[in-house]
Amino acid sequence: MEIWSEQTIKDFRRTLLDWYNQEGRANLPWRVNHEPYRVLVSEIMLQQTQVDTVLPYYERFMSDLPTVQDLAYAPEAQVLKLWEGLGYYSRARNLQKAAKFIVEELHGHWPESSDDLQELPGVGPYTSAAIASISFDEVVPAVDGNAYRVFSRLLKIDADIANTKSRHIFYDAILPIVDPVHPGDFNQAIMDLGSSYMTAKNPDSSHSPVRSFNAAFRDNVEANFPVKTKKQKPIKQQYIAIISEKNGQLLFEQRPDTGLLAGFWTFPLMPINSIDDIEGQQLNIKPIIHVFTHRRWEIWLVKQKVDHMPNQKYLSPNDWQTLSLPTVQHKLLKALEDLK
DNA sequence: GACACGTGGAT
DNA sequence: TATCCAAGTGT
Repeated sequence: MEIWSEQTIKDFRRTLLDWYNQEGRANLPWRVNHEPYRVLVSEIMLQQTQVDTVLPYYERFMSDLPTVQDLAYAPEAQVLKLWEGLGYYSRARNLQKAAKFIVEELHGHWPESSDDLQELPGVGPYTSAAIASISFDEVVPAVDGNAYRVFSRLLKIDADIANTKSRHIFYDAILPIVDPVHPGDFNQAIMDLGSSYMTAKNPDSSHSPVRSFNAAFRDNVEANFPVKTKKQKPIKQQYIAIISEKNGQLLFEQRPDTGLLAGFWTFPLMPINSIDDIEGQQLNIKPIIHVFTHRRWEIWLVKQKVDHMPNQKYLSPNDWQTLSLPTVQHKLLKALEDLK
């Protein structure tokens, strides 16, 4: 691992911030101003989600719920509708819990330190540091996937970034480098760098503004950084989706309030061991495939009369369009529609 | 400290 | 097609 001198650190900060001020994505809506509410909403949406995906969601969310008070007092259904399709839905629920906490418990007074911000539900070590540095100028590194990748290459840090224990290694390495005057810009510049020149695949380090600080590039070992152990591939699961129609309505089932797609409405889903179990009763020729991070669902539509359970109800199109439905359910509805 | 937790894009 | 990736957190 490389150790930088004080002079190198100063040169790096200047190079990075000069580039950021000239080439950074200053037009991103959460960079228009640094109100903590705007930054909080953006940071939660951006967790494990790309900027281009977030943009339209962010605009709608801020337009409908422009203040932390609006979010705190909104019906949860409205918040989930605004989040529909964005995934990781506990983020939306925790975001509203955080807003309620700030409005009701803290009387609208924001926590300003990264330690205090981390008390908010859904706000962990990365997000708290991001908000603290961007909105409150705290000199603290926001260690996200970009920071891992960028600094693993710049400093040749070989700690496995898939391992939780590595976080403090990166934190300690980056802390003395964070710009003491513009910590928020510094952190955002690292993220812009990580999503432009210093990408995970096919980095363009030879044109990077910080190429002269890149030890891995200098030593021609950039492909070895960051070190990251592989994840498991998704487990295959087969289901039938029960299609039960009554008076133009379809039967839906509410999922349990914990676990995958908690509390969301889908067609009743019954696990099957193989397609042989339903021998030709299915409506679709090929299964509907939906892949989660850790699950691969293969779903067959089957028309079936059922006694409906307490967690089930018949919904008209008008009913289900006002609900926030998970993407897999939208796929099932479309597949059913396409059969007609 | 693993694993659960969504979705869409890139290669 | 398969695999990995993208501004992580909660349990």
